[in-house]
Amino acid sequence: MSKPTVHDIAREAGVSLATVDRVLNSRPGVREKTVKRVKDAVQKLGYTRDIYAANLARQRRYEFVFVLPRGPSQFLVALRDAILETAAGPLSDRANIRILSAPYSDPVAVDKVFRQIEQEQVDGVAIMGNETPMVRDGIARLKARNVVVVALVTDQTNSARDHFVGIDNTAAGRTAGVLMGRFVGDRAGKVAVVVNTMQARDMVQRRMGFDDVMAERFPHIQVLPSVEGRDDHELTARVTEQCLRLNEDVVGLYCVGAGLRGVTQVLRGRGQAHDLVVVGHDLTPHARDALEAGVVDVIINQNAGHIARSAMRVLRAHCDGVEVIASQEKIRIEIVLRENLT
Amino acid sequence: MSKPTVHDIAREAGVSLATVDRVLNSRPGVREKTVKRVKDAVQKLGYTRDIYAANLARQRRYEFVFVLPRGPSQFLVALRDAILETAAGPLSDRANIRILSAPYSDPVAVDKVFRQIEQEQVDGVAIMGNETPMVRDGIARLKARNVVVVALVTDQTNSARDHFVGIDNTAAGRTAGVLMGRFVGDRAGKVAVVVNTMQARDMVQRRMGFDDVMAERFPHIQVLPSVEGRDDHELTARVTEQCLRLNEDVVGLYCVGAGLRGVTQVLRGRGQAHDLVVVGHDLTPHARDALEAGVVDVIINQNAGHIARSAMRVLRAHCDGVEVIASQEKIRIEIVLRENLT
DNA sequence: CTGAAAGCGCTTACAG
DNA sequence: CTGAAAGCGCTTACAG
Repeated sequence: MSKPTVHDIAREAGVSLATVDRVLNSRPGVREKTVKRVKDAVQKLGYTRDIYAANLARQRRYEFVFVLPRGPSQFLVALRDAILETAAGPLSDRANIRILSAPYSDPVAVDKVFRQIEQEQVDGVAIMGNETPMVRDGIARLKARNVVVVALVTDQTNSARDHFVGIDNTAAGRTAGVLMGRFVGDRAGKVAVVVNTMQARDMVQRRMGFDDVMAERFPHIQVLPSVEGRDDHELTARVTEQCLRLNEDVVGLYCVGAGLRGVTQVLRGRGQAHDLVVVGHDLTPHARDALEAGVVDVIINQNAGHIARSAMRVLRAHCDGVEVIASQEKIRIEIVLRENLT
Repeated sequence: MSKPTVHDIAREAGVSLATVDRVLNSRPGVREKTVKRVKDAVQKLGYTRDIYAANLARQRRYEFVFVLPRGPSQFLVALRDAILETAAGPLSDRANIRILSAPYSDPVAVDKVFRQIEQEQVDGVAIMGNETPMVRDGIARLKARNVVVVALVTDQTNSARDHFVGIDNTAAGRTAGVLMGRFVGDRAGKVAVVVNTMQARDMVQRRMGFDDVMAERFPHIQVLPSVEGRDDHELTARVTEQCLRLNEDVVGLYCVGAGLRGVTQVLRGRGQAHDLVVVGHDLTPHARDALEAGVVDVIINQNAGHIARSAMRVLRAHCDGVEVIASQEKIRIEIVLRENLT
């Protein structure tokens, strides 16, 4: 027996297709008695609606815009690729997806992007960017125009965004801390911390989670103040080098954000790879190489593919006024060693 | 401008819808000149086909059967739930999904299930079960009837299955080994190994991966012979207890498969939780509790949701004669600590 | 408050 | 080798 359709419901309930449709979509203007007849028929025949046929008839289209920082980070490249891949797949059914970029720390450019989006007929916006007043205000203006807004990778805490798609960065920092502590073992010593910038909320949260765990559980290890690489290989390499030179009993290095390239360059140069425990974030091609070469021990990853797909599902759900399945949209903190690199 | 449709292509190429359809689906019986005209139009207008509308018109339905072992394992419960959830979602569009069960180690029952499937009009079968001649022959008969067959969780290596959906269990064992070795640190001692049965290929592979890494990288730790719990809490608890009693300098315990409940029961009883490094598999509710309580240190997980969704995509792709995206269908080996439990 | 008819973007017999 | 028409399971004006 094949699946029942609206026709079967109409026949069973003795009404027309239009009425069935009204009831199914809980539109007004149907007598209660009729509503009940239709609902009973649905129940009896075990009807479930073909959502794709419905969308087809409805000619619903979604306009989604992703706003990403422009920058040298390989994670951004991966995220961009993941968005494009998702845009080509079934999750983007009836959706038009564009990616707009603005330099990371140029508030004027960010504002320009927001102004541009406001001119257009857009249903949803996913934004990754530092938490600035410009962004907060831009989000507020979009919300005023009923646009769905989700924050990507790093949250916009004090804004009116509808949803955050990304990992819990404090927990990610704690995870890094536990692995650092356990891998270092009983050796006393110092851990160097390299970060791109302490302006970004996600970096600060990771660092705090890391520090908490180290202080609580591994008090014999001293965590050094962060040095900043500012998304610049040369600078990152220089400050890393310096930090390792000034502190002779360093047993580990935590690379909190982008900048692993500069760090590994120094480590490879020193041949230190084997007596320093190195923990970093984001499984970029460079991180992969470093894991395989044994220069880095652990990578804490946020899966760009999951982030892109989750953003797509959440944008759509909010546009349709449908509940999101929270458990499915939770972005996991992945731990990657050489052994489970796949 | 809205997306071009078959109508636009037909107009642009000066042919009928039927001809456009023939070319789009590379059906025979169209002059080469006409084919080119249509293809040019597709190119020019940037046409992409609406796959859901196509399926709707085609009235294609898929009949899929999942064959699972019946057993007390919580992982099986999770897998079953994940399959049901996937069956309710968009991935199951136009697919009818059933789950059939057969006791793990009852070849006659397994054979009966296969015979039943053969009677029906089924498009695809996903099977999780021990590698036995019964299963191998059953798969061969299904393949003879052109049914798509994928192996789930544990591979059917010498069968004609079309695809394997699951983790690399050797790599999973290696991952367990590295974490065991690094968490134990410099302490010399023994590691106990508890397994449900050594009859299952995945258990053997994990154990081999584990042993390899331990021998290579942590020679100061001695890995004890496996004790078998046979999917029975009582027995598992008993053999675990015994193993720990007979070997006084045990520093770690590796629980290779189901049976974590029996193991943790013993550990909680002994209050040993804090000086033994415990590594297990599969993030079941019990495993979660044990991680949170600090009784278990690491869980190596295979994500039941990913497995269910991947199986669904792969079954459909093979039915449609479409290439699967290998990178997307790779099931990751997840590492879970208390800190990234989410 | 309810229904008949047309249409969404495709495919499928059937006829020529 | 090619096309006109009907239909997949829905929704949407429009008319009553």
